This record gives sequence, C-alpha cells and structure tokens, in this order.
Amino acid sequence: MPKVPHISDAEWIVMEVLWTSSPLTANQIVESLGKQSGWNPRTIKTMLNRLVKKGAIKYETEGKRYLYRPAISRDVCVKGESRSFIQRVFGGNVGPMLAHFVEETKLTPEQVRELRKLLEDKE
Amino acid sequence: MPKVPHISDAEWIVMEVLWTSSPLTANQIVESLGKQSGWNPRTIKTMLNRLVKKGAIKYETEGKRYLYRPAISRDVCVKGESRSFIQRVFGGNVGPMLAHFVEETKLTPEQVRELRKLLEDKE
DNA sequence: TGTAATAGATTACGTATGTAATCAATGGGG
DNA sequence: CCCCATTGATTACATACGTAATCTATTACA
Repeated sequence: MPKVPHISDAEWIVMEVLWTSSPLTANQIVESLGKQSGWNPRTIKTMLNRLVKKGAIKYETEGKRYLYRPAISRDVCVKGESRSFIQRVFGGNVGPMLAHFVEETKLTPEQVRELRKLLEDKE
Repeated sequence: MPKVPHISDAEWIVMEVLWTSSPLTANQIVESLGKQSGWNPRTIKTMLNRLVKKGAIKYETEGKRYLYRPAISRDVCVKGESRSFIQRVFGGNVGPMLAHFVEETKLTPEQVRELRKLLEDKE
C-alpha cells in the first residue's frame, strides 16, 4: 500500500534536504536549512516528528543519535502531488495542463529543444 | 491588489460550477453538484460563504434571491495554484516540470502534435 | 555525583479545511 | 395576520498545518 502521504509546503522543504543527502541527524537538517529558512529549530523538529508520523521519513538510532532518512522517494511524492494538483486544477487532464504551461511560460531555447526531443520520442 | 486567494480542493469544485456558468443561486449550485459530489447542501453553503469571505466569489441580491458569481477568473486561479505547486515540487522550474510530465504521461498523438506546434511557435 | 546542556516527545495555539447542525430572518399559505 | 418552510448566517468540531514552548530523559562536566 504505497499510500503517498501528503507533504505540506513547509514539510516539502525539509524533505528536500533528506532527499538530497541522508541519513542526517536533526541538527544536521537544522543546519542545512540554516537561517535562510527562518525557522526555529523547534519548528524543524516538529516537522520531522510529523513526517515520521505520516510515514514520509524514518529514523534509526545509532547509539543515541537519531539518523533520519526518507521513507518514500522524491519521485513518488512528485507523482502524488502532481496527480492531486492536476486533478484539482485541470480535472486530471495532463494534456491541457502541459499546453497551458508551454503557452504561459518563458522557456529557454534549450528547454524548448529538449521538450521537442522528448515529444519526438513519444511518437 | 490581485491577491489570489488559495482555493482548496473542495472549494475548487464549487468554483468550477460557477466558472462554467454564472450567476447561479445557491440551490442551482447544489443541484449542479448534485449527488455525485456526496456533499450535504449545508456543506456547499458553507463553502459558498467561505469563498465569498476570501473574495473568490461574490453575490448580488436579486430581490431576495442571492445570485453568486466568480469574483476571480479561473485563469488567475490556475496561475496562482500552478505557481505554488511548481514552486513547491519543482523549485519553481517549469522546464523540468514539463519534461517530467512529457516523459511520464501517455499522450494522444493529437496532444503530442498540439504540443509540438506550440513549441514551434515558441522559437 | 549532582547539575546543566541536549535532544526527542508532548503540548500549545491560531488559522485553514472538510463537513455539518443550528439560528434567524423572511415570505407564502392558511 | 400568524406559523412554517426556506435560505443565508452563525456556530460546531475534528484534522491538518505553521510555528513554537515546555517536559523529560540522557549525557557531559564540574
């Protein structure tokens, strides 16, 4: 039952840290987020707790230290969030969603080329 | 100050009704959502209230009837929600987001053709 | 060995959301 | 002209989220 838990905005930022490198101790995560995040370390601890509770991360105790690591892959989360976003905003239709963004967004020539290549491979 | 209010999942469904056709009375909205939604009419009334409060819809009283209509366009909401989604999940980078979906999604030949056309126009 | 510093666990609290029930005003039928 | 049905407004309540503070257990130091 790969029930993808919903990762909130703030939680997502914490997850990124662990997806980038893990395992990490709570303190390493706090440091990694650093002052830029503007979060009190307590706040980060709280989020770690909640993420554990919702099964997004897990920890092992190495001696007395807690080592956190993701319990679900970034890819799975991206798919989950994407699905619900596209469902909500585009009624589940990816095609129109893509069209919307291709039209709406400034893309670099590189990106345009890459997308065209991907589309060619589709056919 | 086109501050785009956040439209929640459930609220979005109500908004779709009004974006599709408006103005409507509360009852027409309830009917339009019908049993498929599984919502108690009270629930729908509550959402209408909240949407009014957050400035997503407005109403005029025609005689004693309340006529609801959107106060913000679907397009503006789509842009707002998209921005926060892409920010969260793709760090704000639309290019990779598009690449992800083009790769991940089954698209009809039509859709592929349309996207390629849009991309051509981009260059 | 008693005490302070750590660090995870628990509790806090305001806002948002999902999902309603209850209140109150108003108009139509008897 | 009064009472009920209708409909928007107010209130309810549990869960999620953002943001912490406090409690507690453990460890390092004086």
